[in-house]
Amino acid sequence: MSAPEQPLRDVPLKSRNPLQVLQEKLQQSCPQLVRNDRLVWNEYLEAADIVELPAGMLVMQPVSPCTQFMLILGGSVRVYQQNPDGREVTLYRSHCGDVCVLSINGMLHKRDFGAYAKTETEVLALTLSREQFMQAMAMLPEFCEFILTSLTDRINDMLHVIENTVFDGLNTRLMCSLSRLSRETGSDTLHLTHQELARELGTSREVISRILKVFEQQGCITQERGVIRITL
Amino acid sequence: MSAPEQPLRDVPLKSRNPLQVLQEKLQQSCPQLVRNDRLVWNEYLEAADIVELPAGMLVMQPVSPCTQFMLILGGSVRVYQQNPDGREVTLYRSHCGDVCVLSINGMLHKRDFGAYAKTETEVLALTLSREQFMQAMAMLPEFCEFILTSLTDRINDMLHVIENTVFDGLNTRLMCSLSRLSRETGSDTLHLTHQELARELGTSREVISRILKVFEQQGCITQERGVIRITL
DNA sequence: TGACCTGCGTGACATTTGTCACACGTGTTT
DNA sequence: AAACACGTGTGACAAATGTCACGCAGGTCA
Repeated sequence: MSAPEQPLRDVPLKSRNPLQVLQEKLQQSCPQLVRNDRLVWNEYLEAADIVELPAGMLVMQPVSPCTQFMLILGGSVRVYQQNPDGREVTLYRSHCGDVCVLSINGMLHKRDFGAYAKTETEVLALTLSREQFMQAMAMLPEFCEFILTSLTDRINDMLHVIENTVFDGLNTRLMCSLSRLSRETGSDTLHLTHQELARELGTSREVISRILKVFEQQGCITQERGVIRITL
Repeated sequence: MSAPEQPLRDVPLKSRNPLQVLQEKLQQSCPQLVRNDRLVWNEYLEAADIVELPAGMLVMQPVSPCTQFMLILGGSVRVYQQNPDGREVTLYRSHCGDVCVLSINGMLHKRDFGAYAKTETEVLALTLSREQFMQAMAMLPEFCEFILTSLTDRINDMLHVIENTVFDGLNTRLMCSLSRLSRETGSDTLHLTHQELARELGTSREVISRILKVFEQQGCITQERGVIRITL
């Protein structure tokens, strides 16, 4: 779309340059990526495309042939699974600075990945062709390390999802989800329906309603139609 | 220990050269790694150490500082989680040709990984220092691709573990475990106690006994003390 | 032989979770 | 106003699971 340095005026996602936002984000999580106040890969990645995806778009399906590497610059993507009955579980979310694991999988080999990915908001992403990506891996140890770190971190995340689903009851899992979502959005007021929370955890709406009622009686939350406020 | 070409006579793990076994294994899963009937990285990895670990050794803990890359040549490692009550779930197993994800995590940064790893048999593994590893990543696109593929495959595996624990009941999960273990060992006779299966799935021994009894009545399996034979 | 450990069987029970059926209010559309 | 979609509340019920308290059999060791 445009070279990384340009302000991307026509993008309504953020008021600031999304690459600037990315850089600040990565400076915290991967400080070695920034040198002389610039991302070390800038020189290599000037050819990168930036794409904008609308909200609610199904980005990946188990069979989708994705041939490009993607790095999220802004917005959020929900990665989830579906069983034949149509029930869903959220596996994780990708935000600014996150690598799209499914895109790496698709880029490497056309093996199916047992998950779906859907944009929850408008999403801005940087894309690289397979060749660009492999070149960056070879030429930039920092980039290589960043990718490997992203992947192992993701595995670590999924470990904890498994830990949660195996060892904890639904009330604990729900409370964890609420506080995680609150952290991710930076707000203690969540605009979510019970149905959406059910999809988050892979259970049914009634069960969520039941548990949230208990939380409300315990004073942990307050509820309105479509809104949950964490008060604890 | 020795250069890759040598026969490693003193290793009782396999009668054949473990690197030869590795090569055959990888030729199937990653054919691009083999060129002129040799692993393309041989020339780079001649300096690699080969270590032998005894059975039942706790290789990784959440806090263990691992600074080397490890690739399993033979034997099996079980990666699992533990909750405060001492209950366990198996996350996955690593066999010949598998990369140790925990070692990559440890090599990159000293972030804790929420899992344990224990050798189930004697294990033979190839190790690389961080520098050797990063150099191989930069110089050998095939190696780089192999590592990335290993990581995304592992993520894919864990997806299915989550799918299983969230959507399926214990009887289904148990049956899946039995058939997977049977596949991994290449035998329909499993030398396992009910307690071990309980650790596999993160539940209790009584529950496993109950379900196995049903399987037996249905004619799917037969049981003896410490042995389960799959007859279906 | 007796003590002991390990692996397994089993029944009773509480708890958790999923499911069904239905009711109610709010807001929008026709 | 009537119809409708949506989000939620609720009660009853079945099924799945975890837990406790045993007893039993086989093998080992002193």
